Amino acid sequence: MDKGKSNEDYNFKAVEEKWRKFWEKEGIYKFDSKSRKEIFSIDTPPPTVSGKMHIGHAFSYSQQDFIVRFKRMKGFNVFYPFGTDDNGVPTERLVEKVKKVRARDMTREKFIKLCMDFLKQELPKLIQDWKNIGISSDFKLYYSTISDYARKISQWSFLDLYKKGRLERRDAPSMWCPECQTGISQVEAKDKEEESTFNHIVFKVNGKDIIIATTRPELLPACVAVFYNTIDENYKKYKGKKARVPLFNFQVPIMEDERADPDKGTGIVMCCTFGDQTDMEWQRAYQLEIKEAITRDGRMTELAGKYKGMKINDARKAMLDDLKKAGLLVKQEKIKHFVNVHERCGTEIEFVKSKQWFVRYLDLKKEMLEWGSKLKWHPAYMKYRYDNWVNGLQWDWLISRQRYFGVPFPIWYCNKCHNVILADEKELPVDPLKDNPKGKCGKCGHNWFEPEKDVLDTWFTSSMTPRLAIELVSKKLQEKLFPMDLRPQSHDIITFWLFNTVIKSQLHYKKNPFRDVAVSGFVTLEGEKMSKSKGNIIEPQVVMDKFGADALRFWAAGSKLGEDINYEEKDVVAGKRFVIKILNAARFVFMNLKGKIEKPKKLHELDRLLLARINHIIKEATKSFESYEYARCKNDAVNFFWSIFTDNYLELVKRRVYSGTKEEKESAFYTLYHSLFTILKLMAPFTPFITEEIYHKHFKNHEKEESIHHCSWPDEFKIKEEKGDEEKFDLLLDVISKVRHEKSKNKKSVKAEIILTLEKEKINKLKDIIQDLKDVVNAKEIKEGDFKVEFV
RNA sequence: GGUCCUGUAGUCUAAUGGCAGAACAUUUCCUUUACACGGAAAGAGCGAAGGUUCGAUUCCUUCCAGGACCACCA
Repeated sequence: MDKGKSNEDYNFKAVEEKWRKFWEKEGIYKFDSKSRKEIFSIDTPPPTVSGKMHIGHAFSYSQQDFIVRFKRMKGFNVFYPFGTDDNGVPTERLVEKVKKVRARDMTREKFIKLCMDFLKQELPKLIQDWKNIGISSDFKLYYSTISDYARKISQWSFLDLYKKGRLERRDAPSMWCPECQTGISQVEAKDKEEESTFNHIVFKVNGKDIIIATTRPELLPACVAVFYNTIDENYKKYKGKKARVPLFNFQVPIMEDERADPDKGTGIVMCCTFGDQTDMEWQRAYQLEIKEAITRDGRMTELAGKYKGMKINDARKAMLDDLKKAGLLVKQEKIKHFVNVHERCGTEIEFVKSKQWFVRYLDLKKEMLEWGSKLKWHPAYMKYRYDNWVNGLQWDWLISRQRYFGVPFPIWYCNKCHNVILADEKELPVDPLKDNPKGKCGKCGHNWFEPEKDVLDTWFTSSMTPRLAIELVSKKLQEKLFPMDLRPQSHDIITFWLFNTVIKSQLHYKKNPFRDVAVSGFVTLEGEKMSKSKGNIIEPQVVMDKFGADALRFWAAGSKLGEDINYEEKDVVAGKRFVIKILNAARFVFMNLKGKIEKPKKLHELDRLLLARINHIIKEATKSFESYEYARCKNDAVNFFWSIFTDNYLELVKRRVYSGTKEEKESAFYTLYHSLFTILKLMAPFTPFITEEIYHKHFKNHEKEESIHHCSWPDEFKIKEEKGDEEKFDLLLDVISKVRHEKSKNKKSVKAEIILTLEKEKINKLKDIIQDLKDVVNAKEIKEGDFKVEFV
């Protein structure tokens, strides 16, 4: 074979494309519903349709795919479906951005159609990204969370929870995003540090001034009381008196409460309806008046008088101006503080009174903790995130969204008695805006209904993924698939997806939805989390284009489960180097290896030592993989391949391969074939393309499986192992290394012929492989004595 | 403020109660019949202080530095 030809030899794009097509056409990853093999089921995360696949996806999906491929080779009938989470606010926002429209400016129907058309066009492209990185899902087991199929299951979930008494419609203040114009749940609220101003404003008490500091002067018209801390002596004298609110000239009571912080601002605080959570607590505790100053689209109400209709920020400015003019603004401090924003759009959250549906679950905290502790967490400490979240829960789950593109509520309200009319389970899915309930109101007999216009929170549907997945197969099989074996996901959505899925499953079925949880980390760049706003994004498509999917996956296997990884191109380059190296190693092996491979009557000692070493690797790698520590398996396999198999064994075996006796060759061929095959199998979960390529090129003639990915995970070789094997092999490698060192020091080629002097004891130990040593270091002879290398 | 994770060569990582192993970068060498997108070799490292121990990078405590999640946010 020509030298240096490898450059052009491996066209990874063509090769990867070829095997992708082959896998799809032959259904290599098809779930076999008739198989008797034990099932291993995965609750695959359905990617949110909010753009293209990003590097974090490539990272975490690769990691779950390693596990899946391992299990498949271990003989499990793998159930690995694929879904897309394509309803709700994320998709709406994407469509709004791409199509440059706003949902509220068009009819509901038109917007929904726009979303649907968009998905039809974009989804195949999106899913292709997952196929491109070699995800071994059965893509025929597919669900979309906006499909009728998913609507049906999601609506069923609603009905079931309703019947179980877990659903409530409340007319109460709740978190509201003025930008998206919808209620949101606690989990969607995020911190954001913003610059603001602490404004010291004068309130009058019987003509005297008291100064109140606030960041939100625009809420003055909604002021309902003023509080100071119970222990604060400075303000005690005002107890029971009334304070006059500036600009608006009405009076509010002055009260004491321990929730007021004497060290903050001036130690006295105004309480406005729905300014923040404490305000709401005070409202409830003291039955304060409710004054709504802000509308649902973030403007001032008529309460604000001349400021009515202004946007929050404009009203703030205008009122501060007026206060200043009136001499009622005595001080302004610039501060940085954290505000709650909507995680999808970054807009500051308001509290707005509105009718919303809730899943009532705050009473179940104890049970939630118990459910969480019954899961097997990998790594174990990820459970703390779940516990921490449960302990901090303060709101029931707000599930109604005043949006369009989602699963509709399967309910109507009686126009006369306001009774809730549930859809018939058999009729699901329903769209109450188009469909009518069967029959009359069960309570008053009226037959005039008002549909619920809201849609369900997207997590309400995605928390049903185990159901969405298993209902794709026959009823009979479903029992075997639930609870599922594994939930793989990244740690940032433990509080979203994982938590909600557990809750739903427990409420519906009184069972955890899965047994194991494998949590992956995320990708950083120069130590920082990647994000579009920071602009430090690496696109996996670009990386794959440059280095191939195998290389990208190789990189993804470099971090242990749960650990974040810093993206560095050199690690992907290492992956590509591995691909080329193993391709060349295979070429060497099969260049010489002809005819049938048979087990030799007697295994050459060196070969036996190599296989013993492989046995060790197999044992360790399997153990690692069983506990989802794929990174260890990959490390062990690669290290063995590179530093033992190619750097040493291939060199050691050359003489026998080129010019050995029949027996010597027989043993060498057998060992070469099977050790390479083992490496191939160990690496197949990580680099599925190149291993498939080599399998088909060289092994397929000898083996019966149609794909490397159907081959069984390697078992240890049945050879006689002895106690000193490891030590003996290491000694051999050590001597070789020492000789190479001498050659390098003397600026000689590794092939330079030498006379080697070696301690008697070592020569004795290496007795039966001394010829191999002689061959590999090109020693004319080996003498007894202190270690020495002489050049001839 | 609460909870958790992480500090290992210039960079990025791995393992481990007793020689800390790779990769990239640096330097030197080798045109060798699988591979120059290669091979051989060199230098270089356990955040700080205590404690447990015959022995600590590893276990414990404190501190320092990063990061994440949660809460607060007048």
